[in-house]
Amino acid sequence: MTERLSEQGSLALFTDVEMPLVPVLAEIERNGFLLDVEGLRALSKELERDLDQMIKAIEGLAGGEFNINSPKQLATVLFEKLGLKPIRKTKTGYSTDEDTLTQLRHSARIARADCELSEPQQTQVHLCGCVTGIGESGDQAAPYVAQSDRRGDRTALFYRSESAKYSGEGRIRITNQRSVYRTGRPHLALRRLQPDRAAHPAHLSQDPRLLAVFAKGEDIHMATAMEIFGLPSSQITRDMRRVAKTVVFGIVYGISPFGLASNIGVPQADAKKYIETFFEKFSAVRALMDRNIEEGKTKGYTTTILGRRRPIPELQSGDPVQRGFGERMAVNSLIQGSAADLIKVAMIDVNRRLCHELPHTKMILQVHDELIFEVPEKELEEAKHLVKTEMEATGKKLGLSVPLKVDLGTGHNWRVAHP
DNA sequence: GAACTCACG
DNA sequence: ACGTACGTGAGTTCT
Repeated sequence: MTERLSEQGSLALFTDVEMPLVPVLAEIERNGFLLDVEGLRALSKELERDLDQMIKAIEGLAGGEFNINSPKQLATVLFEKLGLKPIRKTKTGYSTDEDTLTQLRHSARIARADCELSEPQQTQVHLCGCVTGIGESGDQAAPYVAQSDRRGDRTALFYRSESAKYSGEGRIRITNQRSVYRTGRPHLALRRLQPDRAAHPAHLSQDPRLLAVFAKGEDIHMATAMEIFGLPSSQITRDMRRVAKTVVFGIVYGISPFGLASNIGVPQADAKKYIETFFEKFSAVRALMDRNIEEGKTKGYTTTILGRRRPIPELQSGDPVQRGFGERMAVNSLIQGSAADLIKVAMIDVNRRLCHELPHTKMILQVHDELIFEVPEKELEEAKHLVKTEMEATGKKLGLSVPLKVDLGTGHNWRVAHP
Protein backbone atom coordinates (compact mmCIF):
# COMPACT_ATOMS: atom_id res chain seq x y z
CA MET A 1 0.00 0.00 0.00
CA THR A 2 2.81 2.30 0.88
CA GLU A 3 4.46 1.73 -2.44
CA ARG A 4 1.40 2.34 -4.50
CA LEU A 5 0.80 5.58 -2.70
CA SER A 6 4.39 6.61 -3.25
CA GLU A 7 4.31 5.74 -6.91
CA GLN A 8 1.28 7.86 -7.38
CA GLY A 9 3.30 10.67 -6.00
CA SER A 10 0.81 10.79 -3.22
CA LEU A 11 1.67 10.95 0.41
CA ALA A 12 3.41 8.11 2.20
CA LEU A 13 1.48 8.69 5.34
CA PHE A 14 2.49 5.30 6.58
CA THR A 15 5.83 3.62 6.58
CA ASP A 16 6.63 -0.06 6.35
CA VAL A 17 6.29 -0.48 10.08
CA GLU A 18 2.62 0.25 10.43
CA MET A 19 1.23 -2.90 8.83
CA PRO A 20 3.31 -5.36 10.87
CA LEU A 21 2.46 -3.31 13.93
CA VAL A 22 -1.24 -4.03 13.61
CA PRO A 23 -1.14 -7.63 14.93
CA VAL A 24 1.03 -6.43 17.82
CA LEU A 25 -1.57 -3.85 18.73
CA ALA A 26 -4.29 -6.46 18.42
CA GLU A 27 -2.41 -8.66 20.83
CA ILE A 28 -1.99 -5.83 23.30
CA GLU A 29 -5.71 -5.26 23.19
CA ARG A 30 -6.40 -8.94 23.65
CA ASN A 31 -4.02 -9.14 26.59
CA GLY A 32 -5.69 -6.37 28.47
CA PHE A 33 -4.42 -5.79 31.95
CA LEU A 34 -5.46 -6.10 35.53
CA LEU A 35 -6.86 -3.28 37.52
CA ASP A 36 -6.92 -2.87 41.27
CA VAL A 37 -10.55 -1.91 41.35
CA GLU A 38 -10.93 -1.98 45.12
CA GLY A 39 -7.87 0.14 45.65
CA LEU A 40 -9.06 2.69 43.17
CA ARG A 41 -12.53 2.77 44.65
CA ALA A 42 -11.11 3.48 48.08
CA LEU A 43 -8.85 6.16 46.70
CA SER A 44 -11.73 7.69 44.84
CA LYS A 45 -13.78 7.96 48.03
CA GLU A 46 -10.97 9.55 49.90
CA LEU A 47 -10.38 12.10 47.18
CA GLU A 48 -14.05 12.89 46.96
CA ARG A 49 -14.15 13.67 50.66
CA ASP A 50 -11.19 16.01 50.40
CA LEU A 51 -12.58 17.62 47.32
CA ASP A 52 -15.84 18.28 49.07
CA GLN A 53 -14.10 20.02 51.92
CA MET A 54 -12.08 22.19 49.61
CA ILE A 55 -15.11 23.21 47.61
CA LYS A 56 -16.87 24.22 50.80
CA ALA A 57 -13.88 26.31 51.82
CA ILE A 58 -13.82 28.01 48.45
CA GLU A 59 -17.51 28.72 48.51
CA GLY A 60 -17.06 30.20 51.95
CA LEU A 61 -14.48 32.60 50.59
CA ALA A 62 -16.62 33.32 47.57
CA GLY A 63 -19.63 34.03 49.72
CA GLY A 64 -21.92 31.56 48.02
CA GLU A 65 -22.26 28.34 46.14
CA PHE A 66 -21.15 28.08 42.58
CA ASN A 67 -19.90 25.47 40.16
CA ILE A 68 -16.14 25.48 40.34
CA ASN A 69 -16.00 23.28 37.26
CA SER A 70 -17.41 26.09 35.22
CA PRO A 71 -14.67 28.45 34.07
CA LYS A 72 -17.38 30.98 33.37
CA GLN A 73 -18.79 30.91 36.90
CA LEU A 74 -15.32 30.86 38.40
CA ALA A 75 -14.39 33.91 36.36
CA THR A 76 -17.50 35.72 37.56
CA VAL A 77 -16.64 35.00 41.17
CA LEU A 78 -12.99 35.94 40.85
CA PHE A 79 -13.13 38.94 38.61
CA GLU A 80 -16.54 40.45 39.24
CA LYS A 81 -17.70 39.43 42.68
CA LEU A 82 -14.27 39.59 44.30
CA GLY A 83 -12.83 42.19 41.96
CA LEU A 84 -9.55 40.45 41.26
CA LYS A 85 -7.51 41.60 38.35
CA PRO A 86 -7.76 39.30 35.33
CA ILE A 87 -4.45 37.98 34.02
CA ARG A 88 -5.44 37.20 30.47
CA LYS A 89 -8.36 36.60 28.20
CA THR A 90 -9.66 33.60 26.35
CA LYS A 91 -11.90 33.78 23.31
CA THR A 92 -15.01 34.06 25.40
CA GLY A 93 -13.93 35.70 28.61
CA TYR A 94 -11.24 35.72 31.25
CA SER A 95 -8.95 32.76 31.68
CA THR A 96 -9.11 30.80 34.89
CA ASP A 97 -6.52 28.14 34.16
CA GLU A 98 -3.90 26.90 36.57
CA ASP A 99 -1.33 29.40 35.45
CA THR A 100 -3.72 32.28 36.09
CA LEU A 101 -4.67 30.96 39.50
CA THR A 102 -1.04 30.57 40.42
CA GLN A 103 -0.44 34.20 39.66
CA LEU A 104 -3.51 35.25 41.57
CA ARG A 105 -2.76 33.14 44.62
CA HIS A 106 -0.37 35.70 45.96
CA SER A 107 -3.08 38.27 46.20
CA ALA A 108 -6.12 36.22 47.07
CA ARG A 109 -6.92 33.43 49.46
CA ILE A 110 -9.57 32.06 47.20
CA ALA A 111 -7.16 31.57 44.36
CA ARG A 112 -4.83 29.86 46.75
CA ALA A 113 -7.58 27.52 47.78
CA ASP A 114 -8.52 26.93 44.21
CA CYS A 115 -4.97 26.08 43.27
CA GLU A 116 -4.83 23.47 45.97
CA LEU A 117 -8.07 22.12 44.69
CA SER A 118 -6.56 21.31 41.35
CA GLU A 119 -4.51 18.48 42.68
CA PRO A 120 -6.99 16.05 44.12
CA GLN A 121 -9.69 16.95 41.70
CA GLN A 122 -7.66 15.87 38.77
CA THR A 123 -6.61 12.70 40.46
CA GLN A 124 -10.19 11.64 40.84
CA VAL A 125 -10.68 8.22 39.53
CA HIS A 126 -11.61 8.68 35.98
CA LEU A 127 -10.63 5.67 33.98
CA CYS A 128 -9.35 7.25 30.84
CA GLY A 129 -8.89 4.69 28.21
CA CYS A 130 -7.50 5.95 25.00
CA VAL A 131 -6.61 3.14 22.75
CA THR A 132 -6.65 4.56 19.32
CA GLY A 133 -5.68 2.95 16.14
CA ILE A 134 -2.82 4.13 14.11
CA GLY A 135 -2.92 7.88 13.64
CA GLU A 136 -6.12 8.36 11.83
CA SER A 137 -5.11 11.79 10.69
CA GLY A 138 -1.89 10.37 9.38
CA ASP A 139 0.27 12.69 11.38
CA GLN A 140 2.98 11.41 13.53
CA ALA A 141 2.96 9.48 16.73
CA ALA A 142 -0.47 8.02 17.40
CA PRO A 143 -0.44 7.04 21.04
CA TYR A 144 -2.06 3.71 21.66
CA VAL A 145 -2.77 3.82 25.29
CA ALA A 146 -1.68 6.29 27.76
CA GLN A 147 -2.86 8.24 30.56
CA SER A 148 -1.71 8.26 34.04
CA ASP A 149 -1.34 10.89 36.61
CA ARG A 150 1.77 11.05 38.64
CA ARG A 151 1.21 14.28 40.50
CA GLY A 152 1.11 14.31 44.24
CA ASP A 153 1.46 11.58 46.79
CA ARG A 154 -1.80 9.97 46.08
CA THR A 155 -1.28 9.45 42.47
CA ALA A 156 -3.61 6.97 40.99
CA LEU A 157 -3.03 5.44 37.67
CA PHE A 158 -5.57 4.86 35.09
CA TYR A 159 -5.15 2.41 32.38
CA ARG A 160 -7.80 0.70 30.43
CA SER A 161 -7.69 -1.36 27.36
CA GLU A 162 -10.18 -1.56 24.60
CA SER A 163 -10.63 -5.28 25.03
CA ALA A 164 -11.37 -4.91 28.67
CA LYS A 165 -14.05 -2.42 27.86
CA TYR A 166 -15.82 -4.98 25.77
CA SER A 167 -15.07 -8.13 27.70
CA GLY A 168 -16.43 -6.72 30.91
CA GLU A 169 -14.44 -9.31 32.78
CA GLY A 170 -12.08 -7.14 34.72
CA ARG A 171 -9.17 -8.08 32.56
CA ILE A 172 -7.70 -4.78 33.29
CA ARG A 173 -4.76 -4.39 35.46
CA ILE A 174 -3.54 -1.61 37.45
CA THR A 175 -1.37 -0.28 39.64
CA ASN A 176 -1.57 2.40 42.14
CA GLN A 177 0.73 3.07 44.99
CA ARG A 178 -1.65 1.44 47.39
CA SER A 179 -1.74 -1.92 45.81
CA VAL A 180 0.47 -4.07 47.89
CA TYR A 181 2.77 -6.79 46.89
CA ARG A 182 0.75 -9.87 46.23
CA THR A 183 2.44 -13.09 45.47
CA GLY A 184 1.14 -15.04 42.59
CA ARG A 185 0.50 -11.87 40.66
CA PRO A 186 2.23 -11.39 37.40
CA HIS A 187 5.29 -9.29 37.58
CA LEU A 188 5.25 -6.02 35.77
CA ALA A 189 8.25 -4.78 33.87
CA LEU A 190 8.85 -1.54 32.08
CA ARG A 191 11.35 -0.65 29.51
CA ARG A 192 12.05 2.88 28.58
CA LEU A 193 13.93 3.94 25.50
CA GLN A 194 16.75 6.43 25.65
CA PRO A 195 15.75 8.95 28.26
CA ASP A 196 13.61 11.64 26.78
CA ARG A 197 14.02 10.52 23.21
CA ALA A 198 17.04 12.69 22.60
CA ALA A 199 19.02 10.00 20.83
CA HIS A 200 17.53 10.48 17.41
CA PRO A 201 17.93 14.26 17.45
CA ALA A 202 21.61 13.59 18.09
CA HIS A 203 21.65 11.18 15.18
CA LEU A 204 19.69 13.41 12.84
CA SER A 205 21.69 16.52 13.60
CA GLN A 206 25.06 14.76 13.89
CA ASP A 207 25.94 17.42 16.40
CA PRO A 208 29.43 16.55 17.66
CA ARG A 209 28.74 17.53 21.24
CA LEU A 210 25.50 15.61 21.40
CA LEU A 211 27.04 12.58 19.76
CA ALA A 212 29.83 12.64 22.32
CA VAL A 213 27.37 12.76 25.19
CA PHE A 214 25.59 9.67 23.91
CA ALA A 215 28.76 7.85 22.95
CA LYS A 216 29.92 8.14 26.53
CA GLY A 217 26.51 7.24 27.87
CA GLU A 218 26.29 10.46 29.84
CA ASP A 219 23.19 12.11 31.23
CA ILE A 220 21.92 14.28 28.40
CA HIS A 221 20.20 16.84 30.60
CA MET A 222 23.19 17.17 32.87
CA ALA A 223 25.38 17.70 29.83
CA THR A 224 23.16 20.40 28.35
CA ALA A 225 22.86 22.06 31.75
CA MET A 226 26.65 22.24 31.95
CA GLU A 227 26.80 23.84 28.52
CA ILE A 228 23.94 26.26 29.08
CA PHE A 229 25.13 27.43 32.48
CA GLY A 230 28.83 27.03 31.76
CA LEU A 231 29.45 25.13 34.97
CA PRO A 232 31.06 21.83 35.89
CA SER A 233 28.77 18.96 36.82
CA SER A 234 29.56 19.38 40.50
CA GLN A 235 27.89 22.77 40.43
CA ILE A 236 24.76 21.79 38.55
CA THR A 237 21.75 21.74 40.82
CA ARG A 238 18.62 19.70 40.30
CA ASP A 239 16.86 22.88 39.37
CA MET A 240 19.41 23.73 36.70
CA ARG A 241 19.06 20.27 35.24
CA ARG A 242 15.30 20.70 35.16
CA VAL A 243 15.65 24.05 33.39
CA ALA A 244 18.01 22.53 30.84
CA LYS A 245 15.52 19.78 30.16
CA THR A 246 12.78 22.31 29.54
CA VAL A 247 15.06 24.31 27.27
CA VAL A 248 15.84 21.26 25.15
CA PHE A 249 12.21 20.27 24.83
CA GLY A 250 11.11 23.81 24.29
CA ILE A 251 13.59 24.27 21.52
CA VAL A 252 12.41 21.32 19.51
CA TYR A 253 8.91 22.70 19.85
CA GLY A 254 10.03 26.08 18.62
CA ILE A 255 9.61 27.88 21.90
CA SER A 256 10.19 31.62 22.17
CA PRO A 257 11.96 33.43 24.99
CA PHE A 258 8.51 34.54 26.10
CA GLY A 259 7.19 30.99 26.26
CA LEU A 260 10.25 29.59 27.97
CA ALA A 261 10.26 32.39 30.52
CA SER A 262 6.67 31.78 31.53
CA ASN A 263 7.24 28.06 31.59
CA ILE A 264 10.22 28.00 33.90
CA GLY A 265 9.52 31.21 35.73
CA VAL A 266 12.59 33.27 34.90
CA PRO A 267 12.89 36.73 33.33
CA GLN A 268 12.52 36.76 29.58
CA ALA A 269 16.09 37.97 29.18
CA ASP A 270 17.40 34.89 30.96
CA ALA A 271 15.25 32.62 28.83
CA LYS A 272 16.57 34.29 25.72
CA LYS A 273 20.10 33.69 26.89
CA TYR A 274 19.48 29.99 27.54
CA ILE A 275 18.13 29.52 24.06
CA GLU A 276 20.97 31.41 22.46
CA THR A 277 23.57 29.52 24.44
CA PHE A 278 22.00 26.20 23.51
CA PHE A 279 22.21 27.02 19.83
CA GLU A 280 25.78 28.23 20.17
CA LYS A 281 26.88 25.05 21.87
CA PHE A 282 24.81 22.68 19.76
CA SER A 283 24.83 24.51 16.47
CA ALA A 284 24.13 21.43 14.39
CA VAL A 285 20.71 21.22 16.02
CA ARG A 286 19.90 24.65 14.67
CA ALA A 287 21.10 23.53 11.26
CA LEU A 288 18.91 20.43 11.43
CA MET A 289 15.87 22.52 12.25
CA ASP A 290 16.59 24.98 9.46
CA ARG A 291 17.11 22.18 6.98
CA ASN A 292 13.91 20.49 7.99
CA ILE A 293 11.92 23.68 7.65
CA GLU A 294 13.44 24.54 4.29
CA GLU A 295 12.74 21.08 2.95
CA GLY A 296 9.20 21.29 4.25
CA LYS A 297 8.64 24.58 2.50
CA THR A 298 9.85 23.16 -0.78
CA LYS A 299 8.05 19.84 -0.63
CA GLY A 300 5.01 20.79 1.39
CA TYR A 301 5.58 18.02 3.91
CA THR A 302 8.12 16.85 6.44
CA THR A 303 9.65 13.42 6.71
CA THR A 304 10.59 11.30 9.70
CA ILE A 305 13.56 9.03 10.11
CA LEU A 306 11.70 6.16 8.43
CA GLY A 307 10.16 8.31 5.74
CA ARG A 308 6.74 8.96 7.19
CA ARG A 309 5.36 12.15 5.76
CA ARG A 310 3.23 14.84 7.25
CA PRO A 311 1.82 17.48 4.96
CA ILE A 312 2.14 21.00 6.35
CA PRO A 313 0.44 23.46 4.03
CA GLU A 314 0.96 26.24 6.59
CA LEU A 315 4.62 26.28 5.60
CA GLN A 316 3.64 27.85 2.31
CA SER A 317 1.24 30.35 3.81
CA GLY A 318 1.66 34.05 3.20
CA ASP A 319 0.64 34.74 6.77
CA PRO A 320 3.73 34.92 9.00
CA VAL A 321 1.77 33.66 12.00
CA GLN A 322 0.57 30.62 10.07
CA ARG A 323 4.04 30.05 8.74
CA GLY A 324 5.43 30.18 12.24
CA PHE A 325 2.98 27.48 13.30
CA GLY A 326 4.00 25.46 10.29
CA GLU A 327 7.66 25.73 11.15
CA ARG A 328 7.11 24.55 14.70
CA MET A 329 4.95 21.71 13.49
CA ALA A 330 7.60 20.67 11.00
CA VAL A 331 10.37 20.48 13.57
CA ASN A 332 8.14 18.80 16.08
CA SER A 333 6.98 16.20 13.58
CA LEU A 334 10.52 15.29 12.74
CA ILE A 335 11.39 14.74 16.39
CA GLN A 336 8.21 13.15 17.71
CA GLY A 337 7.47 11.25 14.56
CA SER A 338 10.93 9.74 14.48
CA ALA A 339 10.58 8.69 18.10
CA ALA A 340 7.32 6.99 17.14
CA ASP A 341 9.07 5.20 14.28
CA LEU A 342 11.66 3.84 16.69
CA ILE A 343 9.23 2.54 19.26
CA LYS A 344 7.11 0.88 16.60
CA VAL A 345 10.06 -1.06 15.25
CA ALA A 346 10.99 -2.02 18.79
CA MET A 347 7.45 -3.23 19.49
CA ILE A 348 7.40 -5.45 16.43
CA ASP A 349 10.80 -6.95 17.11
CA VAL A 350 10.30 -7.48 20.82
CA ASN A 351 6.93 -9.04 20.28
CA ARG A 352 8.23 -11.40 17.65
CA ARG A 353 10.87 -12.74 19.97
CA LEU A 354 8.52 -12.97 22.91
CA CYS A 355 6.12 -15.08 20.87
CA HIS A 356 8.84 -17.58 20.15
CA GLU A 357 10.86 -17.54 23.31
CA LEU A 358 8.73 -16.34 26.19
CA PRO A 359 5.09 -16.71 25.25
CA HIS A 360 3.92 -16.10 28.80
CA THR A 361 5.38 -12.63 28.87
CA LYS A 362 2.82 -10.20 27.52
CA MET A 363 3.24 -6.74 26.14
CA ILE A 364 0.44 -4.77 27.74
CA LEU A 365 1.13 -1.12 27.02
CA GLN A 366 3.08 1.34 25.01
CA VAL A 367 3.43 4.83 26.41
CA HIS A 368 5.30 6.77 23.75
CA ASP A 369 8.82 5.87 24.74
CA GLU A 370 8.21 2.94 27.00
CA LEU A 371 6.86 -0.55 26.78
CA ILE A 372 5.20 -2.34 29.64
CA PHE A 373 4.99 -6.08 30.07
CA GLU A 374 3.45 -8.55 32.40
CA VAL A 375 5.98 -11.17 33.18
CA PRO A 376 5.64 -14.38 35.19
CA GLU A 377 7.96 -14.13 38.16
CA LYS A 378 9.95 -17.17 37.15
CA GLU A 379 10.91 -15.83 33.75
CA LEU A 380 11.57 -12.29 34.82
CA GLU A 381 15.32 -12.38 34.30
CA GLU A 382 15.02 -13.89 30.86
CA ALA A 383 12.37 -11.39 29.87
CA LYS A 384 14.44 -8.46 31.07
CA HIS A 385 17.36 -9.62 29.04
CA LEU A 386 15.33 -10.28 25.92
CA VAL A 387 13.55 -6.95 25.97
CA LYS A 388 16.64 -4.94 26.70
CA THR A 389 18.64 -6.65 24.00
CA GLU A 390 15.94 -6.35 21.41
CA MET A 391 15.06 -2.74 22.09
CA GLU A 392 18.66 -1.68 22.03
CA ALA A 393 19.13 -3.56 18.78
CA THR A 394 16.47 -1.34 17.23
CA GLY A 395 18.90 1.56 17.12
CA LYS A 396 21.56 -0.45 15.37
CA LYS A 397 19.08 -1.91 12.94
CA LEU A 398 18.02 1.56 11.89
CA GLY A 399 21.59 2.75 11.66
CA LEU A 400 21.50 5.32 14.44
CA SER A 401 24.84 6.96 15.12
CA VAL A 402 24.26 6.70 18.83
CA PRO A 403 23.76 3.60 20.91
CA LEU A 404 20.22 3.28 22.15
CA LYS A 405 19.89 2.60 25.84
CA VAL A 406 16.91 1.47 27.79
CA ASP A 407 16.05 2.00 31.44
CA LEU A 408 14.32 -0.68 33.37
CA GLY A 409 11.89 -0.86 36.22
CA THR A 410 10.17 -3.87 37.66
CA GLY A 411 7.60 -4.37 40.35
CA HIS A 412 4.12 -5.57 41.07
CA ASN A 413 2.53 -2.31 40.20
CA TRP A 414 3.12 0.60 37.91
CA ARG A 415 4.26 3.00 40.56
CA VAL A 416 6.94 0.73 41.90
CA ALA A 417 8.08 -0.32 38.47
CA HIS A 418 8.28 3.13 37.02
CA PRO A 419 11.75 4.65 37.00
C1' DG B 1 -20.36 20.53 19.20
C1' DA B 2 -17.39 24.34 20.64
C1' DA B 3 -14.62 26.02 24.25
C1' DC B 4 -11.87 25.37 28.14
C1' DT B 5 -8.92 22.84 31.04
C1' DC B 6 -6.44 18.99 32.21
C1' DA B 7 -3.28 14.75 31.85
C1' DC B 8 0.60 12.32 29.43
C1' DG B 9 4.71 12.08 26.10
C1' DA C 1 3.66 45.29 16.36
C1' DC C 2 2.38 40.72 16.81
C1' DG C 3 2.15 36.23 19.11
C1' DT C 4 4.54 33.63 21.57
C1' DA C 5 5.62 25.13 22.68
C1' DC C 6 4.13 20.27 19.63
C1' DG C 7 0.64 16.44 19.70
C1' DT C 8 -2.43 12.88 21.85
C1' DG C 9 -7.12 11.86 24.52
C1' DA C 10 -10.77 13.01 28.10
C1' DG C 11 -14.17 15.46 31.24
C1' DT C 12 -17.19 19.32 32.00
C1' DT C 13 -19.85 23.19 30.90
C1' DC C 14 -22.46 25.89 27.95
C1' DT C 15 -24.37 27.27 23.43
